[in-house]
Amino acid sequence: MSERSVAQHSDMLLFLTDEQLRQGIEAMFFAYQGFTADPDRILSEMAYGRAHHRAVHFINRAPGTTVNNLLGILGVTKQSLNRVLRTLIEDGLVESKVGRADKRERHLFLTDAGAELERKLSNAQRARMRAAYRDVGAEAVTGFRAVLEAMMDKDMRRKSRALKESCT
Amino acid sequence: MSERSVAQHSDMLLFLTDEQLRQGIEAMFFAYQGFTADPDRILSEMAYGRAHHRAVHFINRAPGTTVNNLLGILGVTKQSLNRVLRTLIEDGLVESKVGRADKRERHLFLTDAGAELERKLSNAQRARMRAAYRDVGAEAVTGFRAVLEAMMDKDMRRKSRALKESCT
DNA sequence: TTGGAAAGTCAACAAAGCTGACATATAATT
DNA sequence: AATTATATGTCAGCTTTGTTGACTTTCCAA
Repeated sequence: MSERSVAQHSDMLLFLTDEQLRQGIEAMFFAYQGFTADPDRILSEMAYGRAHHRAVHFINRAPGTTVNNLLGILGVTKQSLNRVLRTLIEDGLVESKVGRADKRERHLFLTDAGAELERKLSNAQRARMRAAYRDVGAEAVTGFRAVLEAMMDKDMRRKSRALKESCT
Repeated sequence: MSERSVAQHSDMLLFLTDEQLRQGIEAMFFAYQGFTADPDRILSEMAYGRAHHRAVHFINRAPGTTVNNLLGILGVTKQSLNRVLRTLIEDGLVESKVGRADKRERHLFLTDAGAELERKLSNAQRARMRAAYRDVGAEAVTGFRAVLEAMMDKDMRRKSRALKESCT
């Protein structure tokens, strides 16, 4: 087999018609609906939405993070985040502490009530994830994670990794 | 090895800490940002949003679909879909034809201009998907698809499969 | 010490979801 | 034939969550 045909062959393993790619795109769409369905149900019973979930999730993940840092992770404008944060602070789920070194910064923490909501939401979401993982087996999970990683924008991949490393 | 410990062992292959599940959840979040980033850029140059993209995508995928059917696939209210559909029809991207068998139904089709937009959007999205797939290899892709499928709600899985079969 | 940059807040607007009520045309049932 | 059910569209009004612009406070560097 010539080098050229070897290359062709390894390409062929990954030969994907537009139709197959389309199916992947649709699967991503439908799966994301499932991914958010359980937390959404819980949130709608309170006066909260998905944006609150995301804020609570990442504050839990990186306690003491600044507003600016959170902005980078979430990829929204500071005004949009601020609105969500304000209601969370008013409702006593999040605490905002003025920075010691730099008084312009606000460091964010979950209160006990905030941590409880976080637990409730992430328990629901993890349950679905765990069930899916169990259905497909360990190998598939590895592949899943690899594709997700490859689909991210470069700076998001960086942020995702930074979060992972901060929790070891 | 007792039966019990065998069961335990096969569980262990999939033993996942909450931390690992959390990472999966975050990966899903970041990846979805990437997944929608390219079409979003294109859409924002026109007066359209993600909702228009979804409508155009599924009308292309199932030409002649009825409004009601599309509602089921997208999982939104008819008022919400109608707003999007109205602008697409006004702008000459979508055509709505009264049903032959049942004149209450409207069958939806992309016009040439609509098909062109669809192509533009899905080319961008497929390019990212293809690149990700190429980076990780065929096995990972299989795993990816399996996990997505397992994460869907049951009725979404049904809809997803119906679409796949209609395009063979 | 002063002028610019950075962090955060307030106000106003837009996209896209939702509910509820209602109109119209058609189909199905009684 | 009359009634009921279904498919679609529309109006009004609300919510969530994104946007931009203007502003304050704080920090830092020229």
